[in-house]
Amino acid sequence: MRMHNPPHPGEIIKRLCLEPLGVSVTEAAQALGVSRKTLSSILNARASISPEMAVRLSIAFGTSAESWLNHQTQYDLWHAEQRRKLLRVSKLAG
Amino acid sequence: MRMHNPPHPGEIIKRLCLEPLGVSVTEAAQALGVSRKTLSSILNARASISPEMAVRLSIAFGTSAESWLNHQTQYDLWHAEQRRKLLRVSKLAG
DNA sequence: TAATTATGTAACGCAATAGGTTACAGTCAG
DNA sequence: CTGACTGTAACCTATTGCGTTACATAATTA
Repeated sequence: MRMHNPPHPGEIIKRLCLEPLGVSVTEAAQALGVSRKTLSSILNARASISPEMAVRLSIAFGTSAESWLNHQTQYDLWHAEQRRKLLRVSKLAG
Repeated sequence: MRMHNPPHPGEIIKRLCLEPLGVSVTEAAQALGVSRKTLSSILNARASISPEMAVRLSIAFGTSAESWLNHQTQYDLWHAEQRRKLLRVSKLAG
């Protein structure tokens, strides 16, 4: 299990994409082709990176869509692992 | 962009987990703590691996939850990439 | 043969979520 | 002050993960 709470992908977008380029949330939302609300929700950790959004980010920022989805996976997984003990699952192998 | 259509994670569960162990869908669903329908939907590519399900699989089969989510990511991403051209997105960098 | 078991799936319901629009309040630069 | 940018609330829709119940079919077993 991962030790540290991974950052929400929205923080990464802010730090690595918007701030270095000096792009506003409004501008970025327009470029990405989504509503300002949609991007804002992601930036403020209220929504996730969907596969489609990952592709949008890859086009707008020249990054790999896979890396964005992986960030989201790490984030989701960490939170799911926190509830591991609550799941009543019996071992079949391993 | 990935060249070949990645298999749905359900196929991987079937081939790598259920069949080698000779476990039935009903038995596996009970062990995983989900309904038979839920597991069947995944096995027949009608539903995805949720983060919680990935943790369940990791407990039942002694695998890593991350690998299951990654399989799902690859599958989702490939389908999202197929629609890349339909997205109206403008470049901001890269 | 008759009964049981396993499987897929349809029809429901529920809760969550990704997306949209509109509208409002607050901040900040000119 | 004015205008731009931002967060967010309210409301809508479509989708999805999961549950239960029920049914038809196939396969196994008594």
